[in-house]
Amino acid sequence: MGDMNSLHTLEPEVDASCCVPSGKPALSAEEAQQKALVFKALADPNRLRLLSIVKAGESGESCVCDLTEPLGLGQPTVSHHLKILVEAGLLHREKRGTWAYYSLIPGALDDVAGILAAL
Amino acid sequence: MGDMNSLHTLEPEVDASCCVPSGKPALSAEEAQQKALVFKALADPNRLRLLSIVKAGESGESCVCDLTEPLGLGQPTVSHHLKILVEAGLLHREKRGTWAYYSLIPGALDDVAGILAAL
DNA sequence: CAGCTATATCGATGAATGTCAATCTACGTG
DNA sequence: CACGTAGATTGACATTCATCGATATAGCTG
Repeated sequence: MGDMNSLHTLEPEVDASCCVPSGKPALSAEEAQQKALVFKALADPNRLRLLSIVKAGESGESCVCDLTEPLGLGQPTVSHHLKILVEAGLLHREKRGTWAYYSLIPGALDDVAGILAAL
Repeated sequence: MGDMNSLHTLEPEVDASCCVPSGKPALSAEEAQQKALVFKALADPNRLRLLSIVKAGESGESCVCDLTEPLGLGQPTVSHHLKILVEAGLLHREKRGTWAYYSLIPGALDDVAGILAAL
């Protein structure tokens, strides 16, 4: 699979536009695209429910078989959503035997909150 | 305009599934759909930049004419994005004369962070 | 009132996305 | 090794979405 977490460090691109008295350079196009990835992952009701179920589980992890039923979705669809959440850096995947266990990456949701605060 | 913020209070729908030891009922389908709306609004790079620019402005507000140029988008597209942000409860729109001024709704981004913490 | 300007809305179009059925891979078990 | 099962991948399809050009609305100005 392609890598998703390439962090572009770039200059904030000064703009001398007409009348905005901007004290800060705001987000560049690349920064914005990077940060939008996490919100794209969160922008689906079923993915929010997946995160919620995984988080609510006492063991902190859930296998796919436990996630298809409460969502009312097919297994391939759930696998697809889980993959998106993993690629967004929100979930961790661990294969043990035949089963795949998904767990919340500690601090990941806090990091998203940090993005919002730093907008 | 239609109202967007109808808060559905509903029972969490008990599920006696196989093996998930869930201590909490997690998100219902309706709750998830409701909360996904805000993240949908945030799931676009140009909308993130709009929020960033509006927030960075010293006056706390920006008119559309100031927003089209730094984004490199057409005026109808920017108006469309702004409408989505307003409907998501993130931006406030005030028409003064010919111009429309958009400003961040205080605490709106904190509320989104709260949604994440309460997942 | 006629014209100009800022913004919103409409219609169309191409791209991205969510979902499913079918298939493939990998692991465990008889 | 053959079979069954958990999960991932593929391909297809329908829906949603971002964008633009054209047009409409509203306010200012001569």
